[in-house]
Amino acid sequence: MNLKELAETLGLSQTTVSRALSGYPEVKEATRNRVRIAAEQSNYRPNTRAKSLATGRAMAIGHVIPVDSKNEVVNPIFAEFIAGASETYTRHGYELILSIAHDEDQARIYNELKSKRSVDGIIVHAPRIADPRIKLLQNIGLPFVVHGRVSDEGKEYSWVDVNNKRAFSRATNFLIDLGHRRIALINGIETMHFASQRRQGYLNALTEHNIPHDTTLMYAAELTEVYGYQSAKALLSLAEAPSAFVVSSYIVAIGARRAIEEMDLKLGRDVSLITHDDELSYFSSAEDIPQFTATRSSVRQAGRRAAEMLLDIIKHPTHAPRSELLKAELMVGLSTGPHRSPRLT
Amino acid sequence: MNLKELAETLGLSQTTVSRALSGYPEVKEATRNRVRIAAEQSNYRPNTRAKSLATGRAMAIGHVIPVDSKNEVVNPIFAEFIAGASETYTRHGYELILSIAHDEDQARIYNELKSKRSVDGIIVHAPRIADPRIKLLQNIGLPFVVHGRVSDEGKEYSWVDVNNKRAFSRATNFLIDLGHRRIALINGIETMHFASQRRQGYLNALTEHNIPHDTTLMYAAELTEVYGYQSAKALLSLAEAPSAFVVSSYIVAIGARRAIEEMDLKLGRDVSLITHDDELSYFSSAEDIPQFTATRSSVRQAGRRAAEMLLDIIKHPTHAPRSELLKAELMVGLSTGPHRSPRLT
DNA sequence: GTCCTGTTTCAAAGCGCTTTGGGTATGATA
DNA sequence: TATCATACCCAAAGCGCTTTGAAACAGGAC
Repeated sequence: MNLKELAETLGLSQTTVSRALSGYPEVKEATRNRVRIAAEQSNYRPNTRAKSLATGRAMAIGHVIPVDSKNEVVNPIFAEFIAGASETYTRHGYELILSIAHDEDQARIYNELKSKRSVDGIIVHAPRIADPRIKLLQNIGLPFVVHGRVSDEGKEYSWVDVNNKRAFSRATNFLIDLGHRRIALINGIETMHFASQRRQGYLNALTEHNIPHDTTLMYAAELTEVYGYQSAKALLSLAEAPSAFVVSSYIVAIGARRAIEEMDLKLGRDVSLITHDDELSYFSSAEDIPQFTATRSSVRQAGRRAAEMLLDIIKHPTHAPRSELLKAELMVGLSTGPHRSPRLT
Repeated sequence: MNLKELAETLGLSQTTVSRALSGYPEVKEATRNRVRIAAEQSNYRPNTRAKSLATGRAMAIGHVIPVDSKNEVVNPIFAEFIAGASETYTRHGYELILSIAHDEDQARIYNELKSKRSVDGIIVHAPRIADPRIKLLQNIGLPFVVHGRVSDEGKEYSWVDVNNKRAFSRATNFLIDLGHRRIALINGIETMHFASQRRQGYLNALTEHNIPHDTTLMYAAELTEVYGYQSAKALLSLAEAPSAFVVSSYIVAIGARRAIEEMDLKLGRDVSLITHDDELSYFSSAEDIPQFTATRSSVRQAGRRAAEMLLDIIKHPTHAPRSELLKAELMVGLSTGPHRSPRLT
């Protein structure tokens, strides 16, 4: 069933039917109802493609998910972020077009989405410290919101981010207050902006307390369980092993816990650990006391907010760039405790 | 830049330019090259919407991801499956349209995708035992491939699945061969087809060895870490605790491991565990010996195959339904060992 | 030179919608 | 009665592409 047919059965013109359904005022309420009912009955819905062509709006948002070229790892936070964004899109009648691409293909994909007119806007995932995608998108004139930030000053763009630096300095301070002095950092790849910020926060806290920076305690890599396991294991095997860890993802923390337990240490007693927790739903901390002390911030909420922001930008293209800083709470769980004198073996 | 402009700058008609770019034979090789180069230079790409409207093909596939209504849990295997499917789509010039919906909204969304002509086909995720979506899609005439199966006999449809029943009977048999007799099942929700099949496999193995079925050893719920933790803890606290577990997901297994270790038991020695492993990339078992003995099957590969199948169905609509059964290998890891006499406390 | 065949190109229709720029009642006003 | 808003509705253009049916041209056969 299409507009033409629907109009014919109603004995009205396409114009009137179209207007009736889109809520234009110049159509009698009685006719509008008649049209509405007929549309309902015949299960009519305007063809998206035709509508887009006529209006020039694609009514779709692009998400280009990066995949690590070496290990083909897809970071699970994207699924959760997108779950949040999707809610918003559905509510506003937008579609979500997803593609998954290696870093080196991202620019090409943006270009394509633009020149094929497939989308009205883009969410930029996983920004690097000085991410060329920002300038690219500004040049080709495609509205976008960054999930995270880049550190190029003077660039004006819209973003939604959590206060990573503050979260990690807070976490580190918390451990220092518990008496820990040798604190390890198990971080993401530090060309990623979020990871570099977290490192900053960690280092700042150490500096504040005159604790020297020890690069043997700092790891950075793709955030997998095995990475958490292996780095924690290596760290705990050091002659001067750390007594506490600050960790960049829940999954990495799980790997670290595995290493800790395998070495017959007890998390929260022999070793303390604070992780960042994106509140992935299947790790839902629906427990009285969470297993990990964590800096917690809902990535699904970030998805919702970023999507709303992008739709708003599309609606009001002339406005100045917007931004929103979500804060991460420090939630105390079972994985932290006071520093104890070196264990006797 | 659009077709008309490109044609004008070249001094050719739109017809010729369009044909040149789409590789039709009735255009001289010299002109084709001229067109190609000009298109390249001006970064021309056909407007997807206009193209779809003209051809009647949306060049897009819909994925409707279910989200658990109670806990809003998004199962992480979807991200991985979609990563696989996306590869295929990109290669064939298709887009992937994603929406996330509660179970009760799924039918409506399928209907909308169809009547709005947004997609040429659909991947059905997370089928239930007698899933009404199959008939719905057949009725409205939208090509689809199911990731998994439904148990309604006589329904002809296309699917990609793993041999869940066989995998779980194999796992259970393996534990029985190790001397275990009290074997617990920590399963997904058993109205889901995959979960009911796994239960079948588990029960079959017990029956074969004349081991009575004990429903106090069987759990079924949404596959989260906390669920794994709580159910394992409850099971191990039984007067007649199980000595082995068969578990439906890697994440649940991680929760179970947490419970096991918290009770000062050693996995692989005091307690054995076999999990299903969908090979989620961030849990990549890139270790010499995997931490868990597992029935392993790549869900990303399933995504690739399902996508290929769907595109093939769209291309050849008259063919009979296709199907593909992927097998899960049993990979022996560190989490299983021979049964020991009851621990002394 | 004419006719035919095959190659290369084109004009125009059509996909299903929105939207512009009228048209035609209807009723109030002078 | 003529005039003018006002309310309601319509025909047709246009969005950017594919595709049909036909035209123009070249080359070979006669």
